[in-house]
Amino acid sequence: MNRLHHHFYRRDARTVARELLGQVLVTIVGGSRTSGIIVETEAYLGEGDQASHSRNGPTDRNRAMFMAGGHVYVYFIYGMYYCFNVVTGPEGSGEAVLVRGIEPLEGIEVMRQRRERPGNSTAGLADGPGKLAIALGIGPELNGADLATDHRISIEGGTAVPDERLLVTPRIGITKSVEHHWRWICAPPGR
DNA sequence: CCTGCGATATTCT
DNA sequence: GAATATCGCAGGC
Repeated sequence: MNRLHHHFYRRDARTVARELLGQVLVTIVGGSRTSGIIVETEAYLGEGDQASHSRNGPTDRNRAMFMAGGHVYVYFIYGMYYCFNVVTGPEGSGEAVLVRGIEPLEGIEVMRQRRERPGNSTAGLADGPGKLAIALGIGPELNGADLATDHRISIEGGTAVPDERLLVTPRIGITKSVEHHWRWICAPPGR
């Protein structure tokens, strides 16, 4: 498969969030390759988006969010979880896409072990931002990585998802700038 | 199916 | 002190 490159990421976060659905997020961590199809994303902009970590400019925590599109922004939340973001737009814009869900593809047994979720089903393995970070072995060491060149993480071109299979909703877990509907999710299978 | 709550650490006010 | 881009479990329907 073809790794996505800078021209894909250096656009508006809302465009990238929409087009990331159906692409394949791959990590090679601890000798294990794991991957999944991206099925849920949210866009966060820079100045003016009061729900965005970048709203007050660069800090030690959000520094990677101001890198050029195509880098990785990983943040720690609720004292327990890491969340994976794809930085978008030009350098300094402070935009990113939070990847909130994947459909497991490769390395499912490894994901199960990392998640401490025995069983045969992939249901619930990586259907949330904290869950997919654990399942894919994503931690703070990947903050600032370049998705175009890093050997540990990449996004590969998958199958585009047509508009009729998408839902667009408000973003989850925020209390500010709730009027923006910047969450994209693949509709449940069937029907 | 749904709702509520505790865990736990960093950042913000 | 309060809030936070979350999750898993308990309990009620």
